[in-house]
Amino acid sequence: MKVKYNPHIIETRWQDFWEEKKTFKVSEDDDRKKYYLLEMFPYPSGKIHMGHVRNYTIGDVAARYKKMRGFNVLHPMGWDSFGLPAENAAIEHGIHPSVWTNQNIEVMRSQLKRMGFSYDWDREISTCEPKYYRWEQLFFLWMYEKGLAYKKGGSVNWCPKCKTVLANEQVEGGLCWRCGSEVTEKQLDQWFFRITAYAEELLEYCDKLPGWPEKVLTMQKNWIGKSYGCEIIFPMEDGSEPIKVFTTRQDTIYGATFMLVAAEHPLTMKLVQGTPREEEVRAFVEKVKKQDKLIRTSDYYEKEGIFLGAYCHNPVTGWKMPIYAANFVLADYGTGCVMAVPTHDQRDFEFAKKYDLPLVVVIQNPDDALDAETMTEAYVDEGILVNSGPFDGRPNLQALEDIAEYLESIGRGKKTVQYRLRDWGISRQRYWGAPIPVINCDECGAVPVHESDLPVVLPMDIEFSSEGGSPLERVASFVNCECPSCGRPAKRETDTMDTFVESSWYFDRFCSPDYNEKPGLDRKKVGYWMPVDQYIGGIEHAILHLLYARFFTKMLRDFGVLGIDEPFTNLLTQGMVCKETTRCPRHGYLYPDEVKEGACSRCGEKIVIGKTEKMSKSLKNVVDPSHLIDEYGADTARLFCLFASPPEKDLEWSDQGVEGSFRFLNRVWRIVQEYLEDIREVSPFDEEREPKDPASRELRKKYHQTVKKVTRDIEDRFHFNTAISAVMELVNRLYQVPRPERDDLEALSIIRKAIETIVILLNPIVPHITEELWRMMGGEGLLAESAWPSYDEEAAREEEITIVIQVQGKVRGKIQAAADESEEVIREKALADEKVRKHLEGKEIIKVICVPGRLVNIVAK
RNA sequence: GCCUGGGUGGCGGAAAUGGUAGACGCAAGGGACUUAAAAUCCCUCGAAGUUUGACUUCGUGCGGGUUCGAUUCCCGCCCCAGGUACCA
Repeated sequence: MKVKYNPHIIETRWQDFWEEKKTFKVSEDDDRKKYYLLEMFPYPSGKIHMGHVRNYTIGDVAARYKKMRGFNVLHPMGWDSFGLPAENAAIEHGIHPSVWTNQNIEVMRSQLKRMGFSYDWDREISTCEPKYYRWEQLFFLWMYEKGLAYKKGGSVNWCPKCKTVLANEQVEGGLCWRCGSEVTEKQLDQWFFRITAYAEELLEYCDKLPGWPEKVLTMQKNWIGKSYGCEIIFPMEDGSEPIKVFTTRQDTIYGATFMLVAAEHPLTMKLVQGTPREEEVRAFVEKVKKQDKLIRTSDYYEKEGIFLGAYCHNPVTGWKMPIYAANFVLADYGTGCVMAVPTHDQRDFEFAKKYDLPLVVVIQNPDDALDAETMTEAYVDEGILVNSGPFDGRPNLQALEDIAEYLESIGRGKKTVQYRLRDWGISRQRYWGAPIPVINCDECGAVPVHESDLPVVLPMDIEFSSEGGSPLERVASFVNCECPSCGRPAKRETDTMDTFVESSWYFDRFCSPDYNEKPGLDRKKVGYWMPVDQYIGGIEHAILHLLYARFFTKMLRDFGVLGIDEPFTNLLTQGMVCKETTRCPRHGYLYPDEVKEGACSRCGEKIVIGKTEKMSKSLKNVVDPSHLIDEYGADTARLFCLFASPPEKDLEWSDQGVEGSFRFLNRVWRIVQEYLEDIREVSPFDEEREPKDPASRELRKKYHQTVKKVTRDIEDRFHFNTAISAVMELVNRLYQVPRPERDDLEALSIIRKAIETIVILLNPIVPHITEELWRMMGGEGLLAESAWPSYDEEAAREEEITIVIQVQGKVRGKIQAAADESEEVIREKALADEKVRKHLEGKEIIKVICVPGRLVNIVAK
């Protein structure tokens, strides 16, 4: 009697079994090699989405595979549970962020369990718990002590109506997403982490991470943006404090004809203070502050500026240079001041033309001489220096170094290194985050909380008012406190930390999740497990999260908490799961199940199909994996995610194809049922001799080839899609093999071996069905705890291969040859081929190229 | 704008290192089984041409180049995606 494949019964049974037996619980074991596999933990936004399913399935296959290879595998899961959406839910639906978050965690945990992931659930952490964030408050205190955490003015997006800071995401076309008011730039005192202190090391180690994708390292290097240049000093006309600029183009110094200052730079207002221009300039600065930073620096944006009524001098030519405030100069890069060389910088050129400022060519185009009077755009290519005093006639790039030295020699500059990387602003004027452990005292300023007073617990009794602002500010019991330094009444800091802080060290915490002694990380356990051997997560985190996590690791190392330089040895950045967006003209973005036959289910209005973008809650273009599991089971969901595309590529969602994965599992199920009676008492082929029957020999070769291919695909590059196709081929082969007689024990033992191979190879991918089949076949123990199969190179080898024969690079024939056939024989056979001779008729053979084991190419005239 | 990737049949994708383009799967069409349907099994499936041959030509976003040979390497362009420092 054959049993039907019923995924739901099977999956529940095995999930309960693993949970009860604690199959995936791990502890330190010095006798085994450890393997720490980590997927980026999720933000508990509500439900699991396909991006999670994909990410965690990839990780689970790798974790189960490594376990089968004998590693002691740490595979934990937790929640990145502070963040903005919880606060939005509070404002929109009146639900407390902690309630909302914990409800979501409940739902998502049960969803993950339904997927059959091999987590050690005893290590679960949630970053919004005081027992987690208390340690990062401790790290903050240490950072403060070392000057790695500091306070300075920074600009934020400010909605005057909501009286709140807006995330860039909440600014839509310069307007507040909630009330539509115009968003302005506001200066606020903010806390920063001095990541720039580690800029050089972060950059240097980019070349010491061979397990990371090249593209991620390139992005990080560019983000850090080290450039060698020159700081040049421009004396002021009136003898006041000179202006310093940073430039990488000191070769153009002789062409600098005016000076530009960022509008929001303090110098701007300082220069015009008390002059008739003050009001006019202030208006300009206010206007610039309202402009979006992104747009401001784009090439097409109208360059605007205002004369500040002051002059400085070019240190090499002595020219009097007018000083302008400009909208396209950034205050926080370099010194916030730029020497303008209109002839060789397009932005400066446009600015000079607009305000009628002088142009002097200093790099001459060797092919087409430039004339400052007639040029229509800046010349930004290489050339020969002119009008450049002692440097005339030299190629500009070669003179860079000498000009820097010359400036140094006359005391007007020095060679410097500049990084694009800025310090990490961690202040958030929001409620749902870890409190910054600082007390603000009128007398003593910002005073750190005593270590013994940690954690500073986020109060739960809060109210979100319609007037906006941070609810923390209104909790008197939280805000009012004593200054730890002088004891006078003081106010607690109400800024909370950026949620990237939590995700910068959670991987350390997983090693000792319940350790409650200072510093929250058990040195011995962390020493055993760290670094993470394989980290897996979305490519969208390529810069920020990964850079911050690297920074924290180095810093905690310097605090003596960790013994490693880098947190992640190998990194796999999976592509995103994308889907087209659907939008109702009246109700905005719609979830797929709010669309009924191309119309909005609420109002019946025809929907607009938008661009394909990464699945995200804000765009509502998400597919609920629960439906998938309900209909086909977790194994099908897992198989589909892996089979649809290789992990690093984006996956465009389509409902088609899931059916095929389910069909394949049924095929596997049925072939086992088919042979179950015949092979139950037969042991798998012992591999000690060649089988006699040719069909058995072929099948044996095929399963050795399959083990080889699957092992390589998983081990080398996590290409599960091709690994799965290889197993599919073996399954197809098995269906084609004529059924052996019931007493043909050798043939049956080969069949058994082939079936076992399929079941074992598929186990990390579809663990439930394979575990069930294994037990039905009378296999010993748990597959999850079994060894990965090995293959015999000799048995996998093809003895006959196809050689392609080309004439002029075009395929004209194919021949069969023994794998070790000599080149001469193959060449002979190739030239003897009838079709090849036809194509060579009347031609003279010039050259014959032989690629062993592949092809012969005959070049003729 | 800037930085980083990507673009292959109707669709998802496959082809370490330059060497048979399209493995495997989906969809589609045809057939078998069935009273019928589902399920299952088998066959066809890049395009065009025609002397209907186991043939020829074209074909990996577009335009050039290197090479006996290019999806793969180089140059230029177009389009798509991610990041762009307060979404995570």
